[in-house]
Amino acid sequence: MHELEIVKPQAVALVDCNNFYVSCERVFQPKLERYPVVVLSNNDGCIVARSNEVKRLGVPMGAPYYQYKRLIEENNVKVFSSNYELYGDMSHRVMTVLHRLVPELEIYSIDEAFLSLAGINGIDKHAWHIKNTVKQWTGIPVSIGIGATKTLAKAASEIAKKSSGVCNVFQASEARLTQTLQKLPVKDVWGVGRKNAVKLTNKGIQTANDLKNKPDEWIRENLTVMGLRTVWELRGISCLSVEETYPPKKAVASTRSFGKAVERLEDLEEAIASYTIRAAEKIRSQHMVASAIQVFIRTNRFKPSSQYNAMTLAFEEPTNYTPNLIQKAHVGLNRIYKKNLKYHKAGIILLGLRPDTEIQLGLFDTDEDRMRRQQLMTMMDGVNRKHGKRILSFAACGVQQPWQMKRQKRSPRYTTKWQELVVAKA
DNA sequence: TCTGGGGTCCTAGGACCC
DNA sequence: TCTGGGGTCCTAGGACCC
Repeated sequence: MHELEIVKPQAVALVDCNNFYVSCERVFQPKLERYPVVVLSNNDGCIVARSNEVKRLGVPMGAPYYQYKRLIEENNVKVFSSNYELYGDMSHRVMTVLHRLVPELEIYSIDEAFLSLAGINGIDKHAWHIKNTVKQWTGIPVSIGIGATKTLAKAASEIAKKSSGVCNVFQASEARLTQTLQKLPVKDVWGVGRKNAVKLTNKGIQTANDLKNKPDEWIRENLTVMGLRTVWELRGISCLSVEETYPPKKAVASTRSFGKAVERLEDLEEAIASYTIRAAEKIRSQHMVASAIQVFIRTNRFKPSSQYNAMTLAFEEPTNYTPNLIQKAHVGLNRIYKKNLKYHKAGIILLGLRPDTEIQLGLFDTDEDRMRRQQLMTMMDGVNRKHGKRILSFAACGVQQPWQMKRQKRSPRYTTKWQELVVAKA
């Protein structure tokens, strides 16, 4: 006999930190509340966070900084390079507070978390409590959207950002839900990106509500199964649950744009070595080994003559031993490098990650060799963790590092560096 | 002159096999 | 001149997210 499982809809909340990087800067420099503020991406390239005043000036998300520099100066906007140590630490504080207030939480990104509100009575009241508590304990303002699915919670949070800060469409009347989704441009629906937004608006689909009402076959044909999932979620059929456990990463990348163009192979080798060191530290901290490494170099991607070269090389034995990784990365680099090109960016990606417990002994390895390498890495990671980044490193990554990225306007690392702590004045 | 970084998933197409 | 069909696996490219 077959029993039909009736799944009662459960409320999902999305908590989204407002203008997160800007808010982090403001926590530590309250006088910034009186100014418009932007935070730049790595290499001071793009604008990746904007205060509300800057949004009102018409500066779009992800805009190249140089294109808006004048407008920014004219309006006395305070500008910061990104300070990921600070943002990472603040993010951790926010998530810790959330964890204390709800049983089930999925950290979705540095500034967002999905919460399961299953079994919670008085949802609106609780949402306000969450919002107020996070603000009080961390200084970070958040918006909260609540719906029957993640996609609806996301949609509600878009509305929340523009209104009081909390928007709940869970168990809302059909009329109210329609009204809310009509307010949301289709490009702001979670899962609809730039390309598909253009495609949809060209076909007369302007809002989330228009999208929701399209027949399945049409969606499947035009947006594939991904689009279909989004549409079902808009209709209140949950396809994505709040996940408290995180699947292990399949790849770890380390890539950077250069502060200025690089031509020499030796400089690229240094940069590649240095990125490889970072990625290797990362996979060791997650107890993983890599089966392959991809190296790439590229010239200015905004020029018509732009060149991109990449190569993937597999390891005979999966490894997380930095010298092995660097050696392989350099083999790849030497094969793809061309003279007389101005490179703007390079990077490596460690692929085919597996738990380090799975590695088998290589043909020419002895247990003792492997043990020694492992001890060396553990020792280096330990020293670097304790005494600050890369006190111990490898000669391969160079000393001068002429390729280093620009980061000219970084705020102090208030929370993670003893030397840069906030000093309280009596 | 100056345009980020780090991920995931899906799809199409080729290689290969029986 | 005629020259199958279907499965799997892998990879590259594209779309999406933050």
